[in-house]
Amino acid sequence: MNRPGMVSAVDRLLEDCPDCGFLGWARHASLSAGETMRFANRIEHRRPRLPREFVHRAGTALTSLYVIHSGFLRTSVTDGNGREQITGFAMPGDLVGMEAIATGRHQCNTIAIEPSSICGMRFADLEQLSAGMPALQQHFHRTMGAEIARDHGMMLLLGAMRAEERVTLFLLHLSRRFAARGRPGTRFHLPMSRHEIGNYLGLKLETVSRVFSQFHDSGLIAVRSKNIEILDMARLQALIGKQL
Amino acid sequence: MNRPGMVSAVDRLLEDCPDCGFLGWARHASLSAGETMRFANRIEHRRPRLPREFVHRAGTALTSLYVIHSGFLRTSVTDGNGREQITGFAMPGDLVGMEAIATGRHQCNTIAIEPSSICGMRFADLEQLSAGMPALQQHFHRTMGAEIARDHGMMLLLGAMRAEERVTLFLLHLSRRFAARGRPGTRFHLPMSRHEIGNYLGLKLETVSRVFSQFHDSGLIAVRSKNIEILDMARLQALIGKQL
DNA sequence: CGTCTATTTGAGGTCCGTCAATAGTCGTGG
DNA sequence: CCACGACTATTGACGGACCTCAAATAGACG
Repeated sequence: MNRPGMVSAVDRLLEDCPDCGFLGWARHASLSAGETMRFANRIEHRRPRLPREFVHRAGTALTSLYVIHSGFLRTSVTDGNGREQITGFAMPGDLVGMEAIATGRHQCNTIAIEPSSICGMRFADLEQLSAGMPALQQHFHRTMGAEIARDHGMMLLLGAMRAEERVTLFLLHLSRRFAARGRPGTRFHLPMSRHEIGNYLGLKLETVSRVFSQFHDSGLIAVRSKNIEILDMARLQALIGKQL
Repeated sequence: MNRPGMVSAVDRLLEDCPDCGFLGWARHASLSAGETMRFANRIEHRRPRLPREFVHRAGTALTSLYVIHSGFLRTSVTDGNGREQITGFAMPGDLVGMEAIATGRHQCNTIAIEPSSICGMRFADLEQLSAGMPALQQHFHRTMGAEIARDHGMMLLLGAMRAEERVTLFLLHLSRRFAARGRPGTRFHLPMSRHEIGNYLGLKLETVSRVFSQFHDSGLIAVRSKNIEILDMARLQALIGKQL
């Protein structure tokens, strides 16, 4: 299981794309070296995407799921009248494309909002491999389950919270996600516009801007355009009461 | 594959619980008779639930996923302040419990709102079986994918639509789901209260009631308490423009 | 440095929420 | 069968949170 030849092959994979999200799956699922090799052979590493470039479009056939390697994406659904709702922002390590599994066609548009790179795997390959590797299957199921749980949290936010709380949760979630990736959680750059934040939160951009200004004036955060610093985490958390 | 003994065993299963959602999966996934038997042996059929009785509670460990056999359930998430958001209403054939897969603990409360019966399968069994039956695995993935796609549609509804449109979509979706189950799609009974509808749609019960009355007065629907009849499907659909 | 877009800020309007009273529904028991 | 109480739904008047419209300012980019 740890033959020298195999280990160096895995090492070579990691050199090829360090921090690759799919290889992170292999580690999390504790795949053996042989399993890791079989899995890793199916990864298409680091396809670049420029800002405003699509990862996939609504209506197109599902081929691959993608893990963000670097950068930032946004995913949105539209109704027939051109109205749009951003359903999520994906950052390194996040998986996108799962909404297409039910029908085989994408329901969402996913677009880069920063220069990004993504690693893909054909969904057919992922299903086939996971059938033979229980730990991988489990990890994939957990990833889908996490998306469902996250979506339910967004329904709570959109259906029951006031603007101030929505913005607070947005900042706290972003902070936590940056911190989980080893970046500072109290000082970060917002890759998305006020319009995109508002759309995501079910608010208008002016409302987002007003809440930011209000938080700025009361010393909770420092906002300078897209740069955010959280100055009083405790008071910010208190705004939403006991966390979910 | 079609030995007489096996077929009658499958038939006996169907007698035991005709229209069982899990057995519907077996049919949809085109499982062989042998696979169907192995799968069906793990089903816990028709556990009854009275109104207000729990199927699972937030915080408890995930053991089984459940398919509704008869009746109606509602699923909701709460934040730390007692605020609640209904995330869905489950009717016969629907699967509940998937939000717990990520953490192994339920994030939601699921409660019967009508006398109901549900068929369960241990999640560990489902994962194990689906690893050995590609068609079953695929069907399970599609079911999870469908939940994700549905959730994104709800985000669009909650984040971008006006009260009138939300109620319209609620009625049309319900109508479609009843029709898909062989019940009349233009004349049905609402098993949930105005309060529950409002909570689900991010509105207050008074607003739901007002929209119902408005639709009633303009001849779109007939409302008598919890009995709904859709009188002008075309005009109702026009209210939301081109469908998603 | 100029153009363009994004953001901030203000004033006023609207949709929906809040509060409150009325009416309907359902189950229970006299 | 009707009376009663508890609950649910309807309807109205009013208020507030957020949206709309508009102008000013700041930033981004060639």
